[in-house]
Amino acid sequence: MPELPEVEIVRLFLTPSLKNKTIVDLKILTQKSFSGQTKKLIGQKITRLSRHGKQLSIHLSNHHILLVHLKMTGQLIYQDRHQKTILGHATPTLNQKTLPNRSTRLVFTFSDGSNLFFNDQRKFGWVRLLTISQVKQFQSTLGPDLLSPQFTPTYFYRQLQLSSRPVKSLLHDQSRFAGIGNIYANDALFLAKIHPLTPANQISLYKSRLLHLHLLDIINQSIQVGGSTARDNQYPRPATAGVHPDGTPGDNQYNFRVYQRAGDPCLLCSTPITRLKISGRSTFFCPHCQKPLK
DNA sequence: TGCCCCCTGCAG
DNA sequence: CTGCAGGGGGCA
Repeated sequence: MPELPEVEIVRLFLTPSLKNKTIVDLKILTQKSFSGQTKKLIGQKITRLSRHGKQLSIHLSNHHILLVHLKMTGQLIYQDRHQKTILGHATPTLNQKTLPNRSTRLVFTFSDGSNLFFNDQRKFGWVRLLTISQVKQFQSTLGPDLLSPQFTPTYFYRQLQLSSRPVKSLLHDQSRFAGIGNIYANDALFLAKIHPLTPANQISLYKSRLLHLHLLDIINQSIQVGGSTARDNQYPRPATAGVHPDGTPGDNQYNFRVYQRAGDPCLLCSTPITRLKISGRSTFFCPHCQKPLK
């Protein structure tokens, strides 16, 4: 599900609840969702949460890390000891729902009786207990996080210069820049007025800077409004992913410029938004505003 | 560098 | 029923 802004929202929401909590139990309801030795988890205290791209690190006092990838439908939901789930205004029916439910894969219990649920309808996501060096090795294949100082306009342009692949598929490449997914790739290309099939190395320095600017802009803007909540997560359908740990949906979906708007009028020129597949993923763009290079 | 695949569930 | 969904690993 989540791209960088959604994972960042999870980190921001969970940090106050999880910090200094001591893990006393882990129940594994779906084996493939977890790897690592459970006994290295018990009795450990959570020190902090960090994020690289779409991966969330829950740091433990024994210098191990719970590395979390939510993939398409993963969710982390925190409940206090009274099992009171603090759910958002837009999802009133969820107040009646009890956890664990059919999508619950893991349940972490803390010494104060509170719980952290890892829900994941499609089972693509995972939680892995790793040492710090294992995490470093694992993340060595990731490019710089979009919100890190290393993600400079110069670095971005240099990466684009290195490939003749369609710029859209390059944006998805986590080994170059970590955090961009389908929503933000589509919308940033629209804002920069770049056709998604444009060979990356044919993009001018000017356009590259514009794209870099819009990427950072829409990501920061999305974080400001609580990230995107997918259509299939909105009330009254059951929540899966893209919902905050307290159940509140984000609001960025109301800002989608082209993503999931096939056939709808372009916000700038009213031309119907076109949809096509690029490396297996739905791609949305305005054929008038985003002309291919000649 | 594209494809198929991992899964579940919903819309058409 | 088919196609589609915020991801990405493995494989020619």
